[in-house]
Amino acid sequence: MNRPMRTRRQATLASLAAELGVSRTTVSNAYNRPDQLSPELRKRVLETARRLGYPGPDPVARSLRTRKAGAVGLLLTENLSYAFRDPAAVGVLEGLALACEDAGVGLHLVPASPGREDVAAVHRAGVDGFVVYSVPDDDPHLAAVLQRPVPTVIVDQPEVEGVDRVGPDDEAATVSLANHLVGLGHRQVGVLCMRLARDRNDDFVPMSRQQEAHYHVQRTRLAALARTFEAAGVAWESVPVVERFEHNVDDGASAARQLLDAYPRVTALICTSDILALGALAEAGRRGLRVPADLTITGFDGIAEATRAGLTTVHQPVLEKGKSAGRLLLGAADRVAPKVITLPTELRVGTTSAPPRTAEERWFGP
Amino acid sequence: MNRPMRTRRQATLASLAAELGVSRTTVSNAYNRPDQLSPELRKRVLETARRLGYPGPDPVARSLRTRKAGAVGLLLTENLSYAFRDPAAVGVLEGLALACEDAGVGLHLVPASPGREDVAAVHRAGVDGFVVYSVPDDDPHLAAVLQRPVPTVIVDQPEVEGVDRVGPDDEAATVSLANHLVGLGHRQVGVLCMRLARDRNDDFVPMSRQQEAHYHVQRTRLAALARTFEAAGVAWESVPVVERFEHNVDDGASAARQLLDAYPRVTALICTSDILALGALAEAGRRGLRVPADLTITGFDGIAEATRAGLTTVHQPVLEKGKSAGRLLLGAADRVAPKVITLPTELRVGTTSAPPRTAEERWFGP
DNA sequence: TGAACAAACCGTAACGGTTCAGAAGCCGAT
DNA sequence: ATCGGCTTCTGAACCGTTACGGTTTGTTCA
Repeated sequence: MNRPMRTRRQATLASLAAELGVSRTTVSNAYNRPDQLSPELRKRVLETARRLGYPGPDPVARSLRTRKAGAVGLLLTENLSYAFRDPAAVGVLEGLALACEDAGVGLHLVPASPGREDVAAVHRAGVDGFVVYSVPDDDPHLAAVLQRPVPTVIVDQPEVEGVDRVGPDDEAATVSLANHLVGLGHRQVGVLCMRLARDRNDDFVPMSRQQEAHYHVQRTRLAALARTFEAAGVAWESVPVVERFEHNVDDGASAARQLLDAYPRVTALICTSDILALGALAEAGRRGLRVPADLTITGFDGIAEATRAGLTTVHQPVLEKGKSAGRLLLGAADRVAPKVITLPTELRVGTTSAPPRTAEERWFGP
Repeated sequence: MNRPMRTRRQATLASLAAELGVSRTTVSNAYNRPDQLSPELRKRVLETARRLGYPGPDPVARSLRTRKAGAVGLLLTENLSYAFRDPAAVGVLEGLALACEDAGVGLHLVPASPGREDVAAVHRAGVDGFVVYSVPDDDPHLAAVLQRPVPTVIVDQPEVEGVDRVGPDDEAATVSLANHLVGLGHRQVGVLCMRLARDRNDDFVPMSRQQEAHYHVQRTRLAALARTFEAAGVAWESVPVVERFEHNVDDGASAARQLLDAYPRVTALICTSDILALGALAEAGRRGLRVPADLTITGFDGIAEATRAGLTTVHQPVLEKGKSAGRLLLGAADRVAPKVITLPTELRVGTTSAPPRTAEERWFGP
């Protein structure tokens, strides 16, 4: 838009004061401390402001003086389509936005430019604090945030010395899911997971890459699965794990296809997110595999669509996750010890998990 | 989080300069114009900065001086759950975020505090421009935004004198949808719509409220429907319109229930959004009504779930809508004439619309 | 030898506010 | 008459930076 500029130079508090023949202090008070001047004068100030097209005190100048920006920054992964297309991520965003709204502060989405390591946006953001969500632990943007002298809360990330943290107990949640499968009798399983590092690898994942994964959540879930299945006598090196860089239903389906093509005998597909699981479900249907009779499929997150699909999954309160992060950050004023909030999770057994068919059933039907 | 503050008083550019025995300009240049000083000195500056814990130039002070905030504001409806739960709205958000990322500027979500008319957040936002999306045309926050001397783009809103605008041609799109229904032979129709004003009304909508609706999109769609059906000989006052304040599938279902209970003879349910239509679809199923044999249902927006459900709807490019708004805003520098971008829409006939059954069929079966 | 010019660095003046310690004026109480 | 206490308004300092137009220093070349 381009409404006409009233004057060559925008009116300022000083010019208003001059016009009125009062001090700048008084004009400032007219806006910020109505009790500090007579009602008549205040009215006169506001009227003159309107006449001169003065839009009120400049927010940036005010921020500089008061040392408050009235906004919190959110550092999101460079992968915006993930952040906006995954209901779990959107839930976190919504929760955070709600917390901010409650506190009357803005939410400043910081662009994490993909590819080029341009961290300037982090430095340029005028915010009172940061929330960091779902970025790899070696992301330079994260480092830049930690550099800034403002409070920070990290969500779904590994602990950083002295920094507040919010997240579910991925470890325990994954173990309970794995135990559910072990209890059902599954020993030949396959895993579909999200991106593990900043470089793309739409393929099977060797052990080394699993262990060195830079996305904390994925690494934790894989490790917990490995530990639990090892304890049940399954050699984890022999378990196929397929990774996908993009996070959507179609990629979930293609990952399932890739895995099932190579390992047709797996009895369960463990997916590290519901979105991937929904894709796997679609692929199973395409292959004529009945779920859960022929194939067990599990997800992670507990999004609404998964519930509708009856997916066995681990539910985590995503909205609450965002809210907690926001409240933690906004209440961080002069707290001393860093705080960690662990969110409850819940194993939700749906209609997509069941005991594996025996070998005989496989060949001769139930 | 609360990392230890290195010094009582944070280091500034000035203190750094003093420590180094150079001018502030030089330190500033070390960060902003490396070519303006010798590499050795620059290295020394940066090293000393690290040693003193100087985090680089303060973003707010810089913004004040350069008159650039490096962020655009987004004024969203107070109804955050709408903004984050409706895929169409999330699509706009994503598109806008993408445009911002391309330009390397942040996206500042401005809280539009519900209820209390606290417009302060708009004044407090340090941004270079605003995008306004899906707020009622009498919202005080919108007025506050227009007050601010920065470029503004409004999305899905009525035109405002001299302000850039992005939106689909709701009028034409709705007419094409209505003509589709008229062509099929529907004359007894009902309408489900989203909130029409800031006050809550989960009920039938009298003509006056339809015409005075403060949500531009809803008003336009209703008006276009009215005009088209009137032209086909349908008296619009006799057409039941049910409004819902909240926007989700369940409310869509309850609205359908309310309407069908009162007007069991309608042959088509026209919904002003896909979300409502999905709810109507669910309610139809619950009643044992076959769609489209017994009841035609149409949506609006063309979200993915609607496509999957085979819904007859009008598709609009939501991602593009957000992107366009962003690009328009970011390219608004010294443009003179305000610009209006009208996005293409497309009637997508799915499997939820068909000719109405005749009266006989109604009573005696097909 | 000195004029011309580039590179490196600097001083000052904003940028547009808020804040705090008073000053001025007025009033009623002592 | 003095004093204290209120209300109302002011002056000056400060927030941390960058823009602008210099000055200084060193090199090159006629």
